[in-house]
Amino acid sequence: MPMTQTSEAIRDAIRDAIIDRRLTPGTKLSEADVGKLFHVSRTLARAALQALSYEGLVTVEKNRGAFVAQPSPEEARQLFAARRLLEPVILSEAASKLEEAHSHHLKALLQEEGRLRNEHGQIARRAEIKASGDLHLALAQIAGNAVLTRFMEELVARSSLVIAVYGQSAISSCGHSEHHDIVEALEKRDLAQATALMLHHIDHIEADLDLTPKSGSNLRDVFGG
Amino acid sequence: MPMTQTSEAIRDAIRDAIIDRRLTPGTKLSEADVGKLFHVSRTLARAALQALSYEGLVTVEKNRGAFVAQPSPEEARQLFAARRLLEPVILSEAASKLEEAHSHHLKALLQEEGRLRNEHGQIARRAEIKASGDLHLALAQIAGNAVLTRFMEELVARSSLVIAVYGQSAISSCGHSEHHDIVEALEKRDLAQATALMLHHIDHIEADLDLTPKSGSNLRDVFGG
DNA sequence: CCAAACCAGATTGTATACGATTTGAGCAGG
DNA sequence: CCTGCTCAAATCGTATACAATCTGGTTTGG
Repeated sequence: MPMTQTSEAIRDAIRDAIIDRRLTPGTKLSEADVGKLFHVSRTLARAALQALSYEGLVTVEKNRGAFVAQPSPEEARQLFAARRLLEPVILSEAASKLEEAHSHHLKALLQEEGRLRNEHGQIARRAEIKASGDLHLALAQIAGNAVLTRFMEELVARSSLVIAVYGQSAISSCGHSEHHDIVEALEKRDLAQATALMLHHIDHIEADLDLTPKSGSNLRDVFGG
Repeated sequence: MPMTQTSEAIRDAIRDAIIDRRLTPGTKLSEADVGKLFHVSRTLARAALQALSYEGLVTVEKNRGAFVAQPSPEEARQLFAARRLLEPVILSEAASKLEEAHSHHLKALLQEEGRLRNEHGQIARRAEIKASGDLHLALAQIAGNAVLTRFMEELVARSSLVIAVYGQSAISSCGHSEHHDIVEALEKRDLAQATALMLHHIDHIEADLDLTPKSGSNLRDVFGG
């Protein structure tokens, strides 16, 4: 299907597939297979996989190959801890720079998210997962710091992976209304309220996770052989 | 000189050289040259350069090659803005987790920094630059979040690049006493004071920068050709 | 029958080959 | 003398080749 050629395009395509869970954690990503799929040589496939490993979405084991990452419970905890620390900061920056155009954009994202929520089927579910992350990224963009935005992109992407591994409820994009309330508080310039709601929101997402080590997991993953 | 073989080792060696300014911004890093220098093929040299570009230390221009990054004034501003937002958070986390062993480590770093300050010669200056960054990194490690630590590593490394381009005073590792005071406040569990000192410290570093666009800059860099 | 060595297939690690693009020098025309 | 073209050297982009490593099944000795 893909007519892509550059390693960046391949990286983006695989990243999207990981984020909306068409590729599940632990899946082997052989260089030859990726190359064939995108009609390029192993060289470019390898470059794309290496890029994804820098983003923490893929783990490469020497002489064994690349796999969609399976974050450990500890990694998951640290990831959400980082989000709890970073997102309030981003919210604060975003609040101080919020303008009319930003509000429109946020409202449009919320509306799209709500629309997807009422649709059925896996395609809609995947789009909803992505839309949910996009709202957090939109806030980072409003904050207007390219460095922070990149950090949030990594956090959101890896969070999707964590939810794929440890999420319990079928769809844990969780409170759409929570997103709505956060944006509402932000527009009212009520930073304290927005921050409180954001932390609550992250708590909710993490509460849906079961971070007790899975019993049926791969022995190699357990012992890191 | 280097007997390294893996692309990771090459990446680390080049990163160190960039951070302590043996490699200055704008320097061309040709794949063939890097490969020859480390006795590997272009394949591994290229992988190392690509890794560094993900860290923001190297920019690769299509069909032209890799160069030590020259952050723009705007990038520099955003970088320090991000530090002003992140470091207080890290300080707060570090304060809540500070133990005896951590204090010893911090004191040792301060002492080493002071020792280097009293030495002369370029080698000592470079070591001092690195030591200065190491203190900020040590604080991140005490905070105990691997994600935040990685973010700080990137920020500190890129900051060194910014100082190399825009720093005015010969040696802008700046207040050694400032580092000392921050650690002191931290050990007294005076988070407010430690945070204030940290922000002050970052202000001082940034105050030493001249972020007005350089006149003699490369036309290609100006217009991004 | 079981355990350990072994071999074949598959996959990654690294180097090299070759085409494509850029760049700067030299030359021809104005 | 200046402008613009041509071309060769250098460098990057990508594919391919071959060596090293891992894996799983088979054989062999007990």
